[in-house]
Amino acid sequence: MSEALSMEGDIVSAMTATDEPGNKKTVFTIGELAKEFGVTLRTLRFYEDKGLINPKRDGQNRLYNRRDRARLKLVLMGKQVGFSLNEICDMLDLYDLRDGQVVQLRVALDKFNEQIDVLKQQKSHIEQAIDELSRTVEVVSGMLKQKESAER
Amino acid sequence: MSEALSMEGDIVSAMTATDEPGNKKTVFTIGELAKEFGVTLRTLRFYEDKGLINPKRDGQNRLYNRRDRARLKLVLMGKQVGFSLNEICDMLDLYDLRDGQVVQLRVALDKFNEQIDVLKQQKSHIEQAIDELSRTVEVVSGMLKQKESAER
DNA sequence: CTGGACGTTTACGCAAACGTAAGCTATCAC
DNA sequence: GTGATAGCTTACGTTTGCGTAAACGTCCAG
Repeated sequence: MSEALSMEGDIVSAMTATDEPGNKKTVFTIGELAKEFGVTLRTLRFYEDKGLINPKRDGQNRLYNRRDRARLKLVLMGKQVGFSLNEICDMLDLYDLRDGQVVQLRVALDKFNEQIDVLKQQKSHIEQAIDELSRTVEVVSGMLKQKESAER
Repeated sequence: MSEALSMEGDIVSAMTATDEPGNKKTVFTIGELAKEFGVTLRTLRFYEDKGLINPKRDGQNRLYNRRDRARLKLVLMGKQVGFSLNEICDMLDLYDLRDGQVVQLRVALDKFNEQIDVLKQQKSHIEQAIDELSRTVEVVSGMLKQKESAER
């Protein structure tokens, strides 16, 4: 459907990204961020309502810093691996008590492993469905051939 | 989540089931059907609203015959292989012009193949997610070990 | 001064598949 | 007669992740 244009990063690098104030841009408008990550403004505002991101304001206008941007990245990658926004929200909150503390890492690790299990179950379910449908296709194909040859 | 208790049949056998009036039961109440297939009464009424099943009435009470039962079976199996109720509805309608006609079989065949493609894409997406999460787990595990040994 | 570009808020809509009452009927057992 | 069991209809609620206006503010270019 919608191609994530600049999705070259993985979860870990997004988690461990430090705010080194190099020559990089440090502040973004909503439009810039939206374009960069291939989402709509509505989406970013929605994420804010849900407490996933908390940009500062320039008057009325939202201003996102690198930390907001990193969180957004995590949100989008969390979605990609099947987490709901609520789950992501919980994990981000945890992560926010981040001193790189052991406890949060452990919690995250558990969530990740749980999610892997969920995904594996889904995969297995899908494989069963594919098998069932494939069998059906074979049989129906056979029926069709029969009918066709009988009608001639 | 919910175990389908008597789901031993496949799609083809449900499609080709003939209404041989053997010694089998030919009429069912809503409660019987619900129990047999592990769904709620609400679900059966909902399917009726959506036009998936059309039981006759004994006064107010619904009476399902073997054909209704077969359709229900198809609905539930359609769900299992990932079709939406709307899609199932379309296919059932087609199937209702059933003289075992070639055209409907072909249409069904196409839908099945399309759905197989959809499922394969989903599967691939899930596999990617699993990979990404697995990589993440490995890295985070490593980080944890480091921290732990460092703290001691 | 007029039109874009970019931003804001509030708020209803949607799709899928039912859940969950609320309030009523009918039948059977005891 | 009283409760249990099984059924009925109507209709609002739930969840997720935004889409899609509506109606308005602001600032810059021409």
